[in-house]
Order: sequence, then structure tokens, then C-alpha cells
Amino acid sequence: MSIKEFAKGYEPHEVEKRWYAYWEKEQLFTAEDQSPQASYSIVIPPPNVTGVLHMGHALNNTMQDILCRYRRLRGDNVLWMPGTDHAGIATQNVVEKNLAQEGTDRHQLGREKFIEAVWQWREKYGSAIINQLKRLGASCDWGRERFTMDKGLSIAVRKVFVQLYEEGLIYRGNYIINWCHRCHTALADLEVEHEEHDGHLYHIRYPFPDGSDGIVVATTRPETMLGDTAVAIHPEDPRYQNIGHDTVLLPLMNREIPIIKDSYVDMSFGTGGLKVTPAHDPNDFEIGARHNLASLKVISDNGDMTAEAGSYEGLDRFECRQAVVKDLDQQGLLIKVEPYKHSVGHCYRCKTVVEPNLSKQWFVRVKPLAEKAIAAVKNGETKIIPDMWTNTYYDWMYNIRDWCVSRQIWWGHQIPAWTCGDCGEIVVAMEAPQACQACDSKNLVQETDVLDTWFSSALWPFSTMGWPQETPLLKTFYPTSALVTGFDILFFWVARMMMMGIHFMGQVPFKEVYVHALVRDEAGKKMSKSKGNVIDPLSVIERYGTDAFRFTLAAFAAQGRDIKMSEKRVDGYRHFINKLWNAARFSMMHLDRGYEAANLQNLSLPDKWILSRLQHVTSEVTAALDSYRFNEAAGAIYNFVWHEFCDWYLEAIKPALYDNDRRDTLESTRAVLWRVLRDTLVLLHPFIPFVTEEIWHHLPGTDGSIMKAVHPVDAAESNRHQKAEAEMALLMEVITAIRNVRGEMNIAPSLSLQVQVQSDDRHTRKICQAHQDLIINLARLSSLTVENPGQRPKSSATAVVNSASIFVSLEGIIDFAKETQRLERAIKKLAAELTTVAKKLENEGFLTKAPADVVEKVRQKQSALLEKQQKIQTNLDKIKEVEA
RNA sequence: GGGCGGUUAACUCAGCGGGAGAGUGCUACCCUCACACGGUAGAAGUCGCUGGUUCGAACCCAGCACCGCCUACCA
Repeated sequence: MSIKEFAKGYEPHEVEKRWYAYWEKEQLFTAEDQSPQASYSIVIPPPNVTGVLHMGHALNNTMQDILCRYRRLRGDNVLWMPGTDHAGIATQNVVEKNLAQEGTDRHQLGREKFIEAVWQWREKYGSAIINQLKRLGASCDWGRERFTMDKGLSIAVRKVFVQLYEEGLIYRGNYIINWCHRCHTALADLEVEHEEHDGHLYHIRYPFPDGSDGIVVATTRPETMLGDTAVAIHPEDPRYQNIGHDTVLLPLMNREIPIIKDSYVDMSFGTGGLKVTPAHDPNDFEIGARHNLASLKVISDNGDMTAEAGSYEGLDRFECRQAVVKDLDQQGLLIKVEPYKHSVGHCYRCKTVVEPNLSKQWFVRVKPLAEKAIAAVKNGETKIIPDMWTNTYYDWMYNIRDWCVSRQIWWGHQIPAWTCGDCGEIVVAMEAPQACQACDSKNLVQETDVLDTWFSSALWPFSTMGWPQETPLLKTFYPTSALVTGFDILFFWVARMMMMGIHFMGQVPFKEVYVHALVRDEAGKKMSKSKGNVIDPLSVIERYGTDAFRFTLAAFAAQGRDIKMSEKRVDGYRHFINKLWNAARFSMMHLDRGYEAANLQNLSLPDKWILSRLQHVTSEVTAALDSYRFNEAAGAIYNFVWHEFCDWYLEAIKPALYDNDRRDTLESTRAVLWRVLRDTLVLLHPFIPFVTEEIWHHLPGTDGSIMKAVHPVDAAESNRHQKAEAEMALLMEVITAIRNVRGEMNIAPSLSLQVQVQSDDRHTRKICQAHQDLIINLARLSSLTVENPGQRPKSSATAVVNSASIFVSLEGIIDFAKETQRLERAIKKLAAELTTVAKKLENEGFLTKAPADVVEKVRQKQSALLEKQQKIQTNLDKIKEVEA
């Protein structure tokens, strides 16, 4: 390997392009339909086909990719199922906007042509997000990519709809739903975003028919009064026990409406009178049902007032509000208007204020499905991680209400229901029926509504694997191993997949659900286009490289905490990638072949030590990844690479590598260096796939892709060299102590020092003696002597490590004042520590109640501290003597 | 209204019953033959507040304060 081929700095872009193409060409992401290996599977949360990659996707898919690559390296047969979601409303909106620019609209085109236009749009732009996922390094099995509107998935949707209908779990009815006037469709309760608004509370007097006082009601939406069909009071409200009237006169409309008694009314709110508008309020709808009230729809599906609104017909709903208020005021019926904060529902797709509206829709009866989905989590078939989401899941499932699944748009799965034009019979079937089941009429019209997009994505874990056919893929990979998703779609998607998976597959869709946090901006604010604080993942990738970006995401992905992202942080981890690159670059200068078969006996201390530390970090990384603690895995390996491998190991072995006279140590050290670098690359590969693959191909003795390597096994603590770790720790402390003296005494790094170590501990002396080259080299010494305690070398600065006193000879350059100061500071620090330790040991309770090993540990600490303090004190005294 | 999370070094965050940690930033010195996207060393914290449990609390419990989020049929 020539250094020329190894650039001084890592340049990601060309490397990323090259290796991604290579992985795809070599089919390294492909899962086997059947395999003797253990199966591991994840289905991707399908991004909207209209989407562009945002930070949430980047985090979500980086995590999945880490897990999948990790499992492949462990030898599993891994399926990461990719695909996109047809995103009914969102996609329709986008295409409609395009049409508007061309001066046309979907109604001019007609349904069929419009759908065609959407498919064309998808052909053209639908792969954008897929390509962006590839930039991120996602190792999905692209050959199996699915789309929720694909033929196979559409069959699954129909099958599910028909079966649920036959089981009585889907029904059609006239109910209050949330209506978006802009998207012109019903929305499920979940699809409504509530937001606090500063509004007004209007108090309106509804007089009795004879014109007397009447009842005062309060409302935030006065325009709905036009559709009132009753006024309700609480049956026990003392204020209304003797009113002597059964009706009031609805102002503006001059309609007599009944006064009804219903315990839903809150007596403590306002005057205790409640206007009832069954067609425009969910509560009122229920009250209306209880009291057989008529429902008058005064707001149309377009958002303007209907003929039922009398003279207000045709006004926009908000204009109408102004008009109604003005008219009431003129008639003296507006008692007062007060500012009022209340929450207003908005469409989650277009942010328009939604209106509760009476409408004929299709619903899924979810209670029975939810019960099983609750049970599956209760009995552990599916585990939600972190656990805090479990309660949120239960809470929602327990309070679940029927799911409105019909949407009045064109882009989506058309509901497989046909109405007979002659007898009104409804036929629900997989295929268009030839004739009406009831009257044999051929006059059948298919339902024009389509299904909620989430209806099809609820089937994703099995529909993508070929269901309703019994495919080998399902057998191998269902239930999936894990689902990785953000909490924002816990209800939308996760809960519904649970219900559908259990109902149709008889098994939960995933064994574990890892719920991750949100990516926010630097200030912790949610990223949004309107705030202008979005960071585009692709621009981050452009600037810093995919690996640096991925490692940043992993490093900050602590469970249960949002990630605050800034480019500065990515830059920090770019340094890490570069560090790794240069460590490899250095290593390559000394490795000309593979050392797979090398005999690793008779190793030097640093060699034994680094192998032991490698073992340790392997345990840490595997344990962390097995429990979705991505940040801990990333942190562990970061520390290992930078601070153990680079800072200590590479520095420690340099003499051996450059010493051509000692072929034996040279070769064994090279072998260890090779082994450690190789395993480190494999450990790192799931996090930073590109740079590790690139280095892998520079590393002699490797064959093919790093993706085919074997992940270092977690052989637990048994392979640790405890002795080597302890010895190395001692040497590191000695070296650090000497460096500390150098730093604090302001001695030029170029000046070689003479050092004497004195210790009455034979073991300490032996280790320092045996590894004096290491100390000399790493602490930049000209000489090192190791002695029994004795005469203190003249003009020296001192440090104490364990039982050893370290004398750094500073003949001619010692600054006694500085040294005195330094030692006094050290003693002061020790004294503080000794106080806390002594306090413990003087505490009777501690001595009797604390575990023996804890007490023993504190005792040992005390004696160590005392010894150290005393040694430093002695040195301090000596200096003062000399000085005096 | 109900629930959840957060509050630890200047910043970002780990730690969650027995020695207050990391990264970034900061200070000093250094272009030492992998890396200045670097090296060596250093300074820096009543672990939000108040009580309680415990021999021992950043960590467990209760209350409070302030942020953030989710949820809800409060007209």
C-alpha cells in the first residue's frame, strides 16, 4: 500500500457514490426468501411518495440501517423492506396544485384522467425520496420495493375491507365527522390538530316565544346557531325549574325550538344554557340523538352557508359569523362578548380550520381490534421501547373511537362497495358484482370515496410480503423483528398495524417497537418551513459527508430525548471520521499483508492491552445495539478509537514498528495492529458504512466487501487481559503524571527529561522497569531509573502515583516557587478528598450497615490518599528546606 | 382537565443509590516522521427549589417552580 493512494484527508463524496453502487451491484442488501440463518426483518415506515428527505427520515432510517447492517455482520438473513406511501390527500394536493398552474383542475379532467395524472407525477418525481435514502446509505432490499397503491397491496386492502365488512367491523352511517373544506374530505379524529386560539365567547339571549327573558346561551361559533334545533339545560338546574315555557324562539331564524333537559350540560358554565346544533357539533349530535332532534346542516361542504341558513345562504362561514353577530347586536340579543381562549381543530394536511359536520361515511369499529392489540403488549408479544410509550399506547387504545376511513378524494383505494340504483342495497365485494344481490338489478354504482391512506399502511408489515398469498417471505420474516419509528405516528400507524396484524395474521406485526425522538433545531424548536429553521439533510451530507452525519445522529440519539441538530455538531464528528481515516492511513504504512493466521502469542504489553480493550468495546457496542442505545454504542466506539487506539496504542507501538532489528516483535505487533483495525472497522461499519468500506479495501488480507465480514463476537469478560489492563493503567498514570509536571512547569516539549521512579512496591518497580522504553518514549525522557525509596534527586519536581514517587529532574531550570505552589495545590485537593472519606469512616451507621466490600473500598482509598499526601508533603518539606 | 418528559461545567448532553463525567468551547504550550479536521496539559459544576426515606441521594419518594410535548366531546 502506497501512502500516495491514501489522501491525507478523507474525501467522502466520490467514495460514497462508488461504494453504494458496488453494494447494489453485488446485491449485498438482498434478503433470502428462505435461509438456514436466523431471520431479522424491519419494514420501513414508508415515506410519502411526495416527500423529500427531512431530518426525521434521516434519523429514522439511519437507525434502521445501523440495526440491519449490524445484523448482517452477525450473520443473520436480513430483510429491510422498503417502499413508499401513496399519501392520498397530500399527493392529491400536490398534483392539484400543478394542474392549477397549467390552468386546469381535476374536475375538468375527470376522475380517470386525474388518476392518470397522479401516476404520471409519481413516475416522474416519486423516486426522489428513494434516491435520497440511498444517499443516506440505506441498505434496503430495493428489489422488493413496494408502493401502497401497487396491485398486490391493493388486493390486500380490498380483502381486508371486505372481510371486516362481513365481520360487522366496518359499517356506513350518518355521523358527525371532521370536515376539511379545503381538502373537501372527511378526516379521522386523529387527523385533526388542535391549537389554542384567542377567540370570543358570545352570550346570546334566546327569548321565550312571548318575547320575555328566555335563556342565555354561550358559544364560540355563533354562526352555528342558525342550525340550532334545541336549547338544553341541566335537569336539576335550580335556575330553570319554574320557567313556565317549553320552547324558546331562535333569534334571526324566528324558529320555535324546544327546551330540553340533559345531564350533559354543565351547570357551572355560564348561565347553564346550551344551544344544540346536532349537525355541527359532536356533543350536540349525541344530545340530538337522545332527544330525537332534527339535524339542520347550515354550513355546506364548501364552507359557505346552505339554504337552511335562510337569508345567510351563500355567505362564507366566517363572513356569516360577523353578520350574525352584527344582527344579534342590533336586535339587542347579544348580551356580551368576552375574549376566550379555546382550542380549534385544523386539518393536519393543509392547516385549514376543520368543521364538525354531519356526513355519511364509512367507519371501522375498532374496539374489538384494540382489545387484542392491548393484550399483545400486556403479555409481551410486542415490546415497546422505551417503556414510557407503553402507557401512552394503552391510554389511546382504551379510549379509542370508531375510525372514519372514507375520504372524499380521488387518489387512493376506491372503496369496494356498490349501491344498487334500484333497491338501494349495498354490495361489498372483492370484484365489481354483476348484479344486485337483492333485486338482481344491473344498475350498480361503485362508491366514489377512497380509503384513508393509513388504512393501507396499517397492512404494510404483511401486505408488502405478499399477503393474502402465503408466501415464503411471510413465513421467514413475519412477525418482523423490530419497528423503528417516531412517536408522532404511534397512533396513526403503529397502533393500527398492531390491530390489523393481529386480526389478519393471527400474530403481532413486530416483536419490538423502538420509538425514537424528534430532531429539532439548535434551539430545541421543531423544524418547520414556516419558521425557516429546517436543516436539509442532503445539504449536510454535501458539506460533511454521509458518515459524519450518520454518526452525529447516532451519537445524539439518547432514548427519550429529542435531538438538537446543528451543523456545528456534524462538523465535530467529521473530525472523528478524519481521525479514523488517518489512523488507518498510518496503519497501512506498516501493513503489507493480512495477518489472519498470525500467531498471537508472546505479545507485548500494549498489544495485549489493546486486544483486551477491543474485547471490552465489543461487549459495550453489542450490548448497546441489542437494546437500541445507539448513543452509547457510538460513544463507546468513539472513545475506543480516539482515546485508546489512537492516543495510546498507536503511540505506544511506534518504536516497535520502526525497529527493524526486532523482527519478532515487529511481526506480532503488526498482526495485532491488523486485527484491531479490522475488527474496529467492522464494529464501526453499521454507523459509518462508507469510510469503513473504503478503508477495508485498502487493508491487506481482506476479501470483498466489509459487509461480508464477521462481526467481532462478544466473548464477554473471559477474553479480557485483566493483568495487562492493570499494568498498562499504571504506566499510563505514570506517563500522565510526568506530562503533567512538564505542562505545569512550562517545560518545552522538545526538552528531554531525566526521571527517577522510587517505590517500595516490588511489583510497581518491576513494571516500570520492564516497560521503561514505553515511559521514555511517551513521556519524552532522556533517561529513566527505577529505585527503592531513597535519596531525593536534587532540583526535581515531583508527582505521586500509587506507591511511586516520580522525580522529574529539572537541574538548572526548576522554579521553586512554582513547584511549591503546585504541590500545595495537590495537597489541598487531597485533603478535601480525605475529609469526605474520613467522615464516612467515622460514621457508625456506615461501618455497620454498608456492605463490607464498600467499607473496605473506602478504607483502601483512605490509606492510598494518606500515602500520597504524605509523600507529597515530604517533597514539599524538602523543597522548602533547600530554598531556605 | 388528564398524562408524559426535561431542569447536571459557558454550550449540548451522558450518568439515575456508594469516588460529579463526555464532547464542543475556553486557557497554556507544541506544525514531534497518521492526523493542526492534530497533540499534551489545565481551569471550570451548592447535579432547578423544599422536605422526606437511607449509614449514604444528582440518582428513590412527596411537594413546588420553570420549560417542552402529547391528549381531551371545557359550550
